[in-house]
Amino acid sequence: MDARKRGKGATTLTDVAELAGVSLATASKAINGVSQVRAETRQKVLDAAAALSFTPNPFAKALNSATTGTIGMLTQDLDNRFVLPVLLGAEDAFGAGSTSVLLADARSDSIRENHQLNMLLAKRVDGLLVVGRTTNPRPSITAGLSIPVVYVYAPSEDPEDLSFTPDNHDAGRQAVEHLLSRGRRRIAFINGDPSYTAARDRVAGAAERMREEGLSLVGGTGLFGPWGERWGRRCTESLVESGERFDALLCGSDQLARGALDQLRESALSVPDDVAVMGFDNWDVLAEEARPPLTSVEMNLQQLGRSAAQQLVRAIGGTSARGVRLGSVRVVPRESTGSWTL
Amino acid sequence: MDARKRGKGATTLTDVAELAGVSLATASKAINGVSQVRAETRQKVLDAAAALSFTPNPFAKALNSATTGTIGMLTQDLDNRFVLPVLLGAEDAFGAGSTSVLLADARSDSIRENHQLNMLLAKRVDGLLVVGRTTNPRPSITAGLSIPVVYVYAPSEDPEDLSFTPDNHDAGRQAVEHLLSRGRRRIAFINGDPSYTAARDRVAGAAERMREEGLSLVGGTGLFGPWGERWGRRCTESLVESGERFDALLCGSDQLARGALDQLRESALSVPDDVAVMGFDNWDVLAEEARPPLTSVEMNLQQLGRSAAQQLVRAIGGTSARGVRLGSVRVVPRESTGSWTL
DNA sequence: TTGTATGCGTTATCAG
DNA sequence: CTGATAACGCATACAA
Repeated sequence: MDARKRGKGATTLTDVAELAGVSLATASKAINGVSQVRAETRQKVLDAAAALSFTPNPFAKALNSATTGTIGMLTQDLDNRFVLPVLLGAEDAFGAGSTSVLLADARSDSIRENHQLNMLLAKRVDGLLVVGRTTNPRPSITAGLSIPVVYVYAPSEDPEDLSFTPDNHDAGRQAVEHLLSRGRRRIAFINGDPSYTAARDRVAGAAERMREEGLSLVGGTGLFGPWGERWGRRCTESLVESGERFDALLCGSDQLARGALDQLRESALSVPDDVAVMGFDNWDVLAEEARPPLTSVEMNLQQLGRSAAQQLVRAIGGTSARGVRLGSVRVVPRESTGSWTL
Repeated sequence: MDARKRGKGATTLTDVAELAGVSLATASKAINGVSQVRAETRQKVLDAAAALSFTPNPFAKALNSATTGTIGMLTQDLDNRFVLPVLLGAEDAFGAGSTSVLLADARSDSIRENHQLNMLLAKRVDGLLVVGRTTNPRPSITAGLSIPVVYVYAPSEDPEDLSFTPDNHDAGRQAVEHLLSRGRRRIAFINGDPSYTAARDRVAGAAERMREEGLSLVGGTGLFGPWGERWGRRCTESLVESGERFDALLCGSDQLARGALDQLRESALSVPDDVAVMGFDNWDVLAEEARPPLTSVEMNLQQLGRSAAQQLVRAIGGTSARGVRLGSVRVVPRESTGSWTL
């Protein structure tokens, strides 16, 4: 690849035109495929461009084209395992086209977020992808901006904005559906921090599905606690000691589920024979190495990021949209909910 | 923030000059603090700029300044928990200045990497940060490039390049040092995949430190296996069954350590009373929720990313450097290696 | 100290 | 179909 050598004198369109023996204007048209150019001359230009490994200067281009071929990704907290897949999906979607991604992280600081926003704006990005840290709705930044903004993971509080967030409610429903299909009917829901909408939505969906079967969650819908294995263990222990019968533990996250699995083993309860266990997020490192491997709900965050990015591209193109789009999710069955087909 | 409104007619330097009642050139000089401008007029210009919330168009600027204020971050595999902290540190270092980060991911595909590289080059980035997926040396891409390149995490194979990678050898040494300080002398090293230099370096450092005390690793230096809890359990089980005495298990990763902890509990061995356990990477989610909380070696990846970014900025400024810089690491003590001060 | 004029690399608008 | 030429927004030698 000689194209790499762009030292002092990067080859310009003028060079190409000269080598091709045409005018600058013609060279431009030939390369951009716009306007009518004789096939023969176009080929001459293209050959010359290839020979010189010409790459158009994006700055010169951006100077009078209103669009810059760059979008900004404003993350609230990069140090978060949920934003990574989103980022990946977005990068993927953009990478396919010609737009590239300018990254800026706010470190969970709203002052800093504003700073980063202004920097992105100063760089003249064509659009903005705002990636939240949780699925809790977040303040809109769209007001006064002249470029399109799409919110991912954390939806905007303003319904006029366009947001993409995973369907936690349906995740709860599907999880219960899965457990029911395995013949479980006495299901408890060990949940995380109730200040997270994800926690509330998941249990709401689960409870709804149970109700449709004339059932209700063992222990109720209020088993909230800190996300993390510790609470998974403690809560499981309480359930066992309470003497209440249950044949499945649905846990608000894979971490909680790992704690539950641990505690069940200590209580000499067999998984999945005595109790089925499942989690949410399908965090491979935890789920696949669990004993037994853990059934979990895949939130499809990468797909979410990709969709958001594609929609942003469309919005930049002029097709705007609004509202909250719910990303689909699916159960990934593993051994922890095996057997018992009823 | 009115600065956000850059619609069709973003305010230009000409507007500022006009409002300030000076010429375009003077306005430029006043704002860039270059050349001699009367303090009074400068203030007039600055005021005008503020009033119009003027933001210089980076494209116009880049057109004739040889530098673009943008660096490219080329990651081999974004979907990797080790690159995230590196990315964070780099973003941090750049965010402090005025340069911003263009992200491109290669999806572990060398063809795609080349593609992304060319895209970054086409965008005229001032420098390149190449972030690897492992600490294994990787092919250099510096040849023929006219911009500085810094390698992070995975060092370049070419010693003429500048690379930043964590000091895994010292990590091994420090781990043993820590265990020795807790009075342990019969230490086994359960390791990960030997195709990773990280695995080999860590055990080499550990063995070296043991040798200095006239000791050697229980079970030798060859207890390699797949990274992951499963191997941690299996290997621990073998060690227990072998009847060999040991009072500490040093594990090549936190995942391995988690497996070891699990297995020890099943074998009715107490941690840390009977056996101390520690890991590497200090992955909070695993280490803090372990039973008991796991001592681990923090690899300081964020700092590594920050250093690399700073060095890249310097290189862009003209101060080049070469060689492999080893990032410092440190032990984070938790309960799993408590008590036993000897 | 300030202003004028020119160039950076492209695209777009006209004439030829 | 092709070629001058004027923008785009800013920096900068050079002139005043």
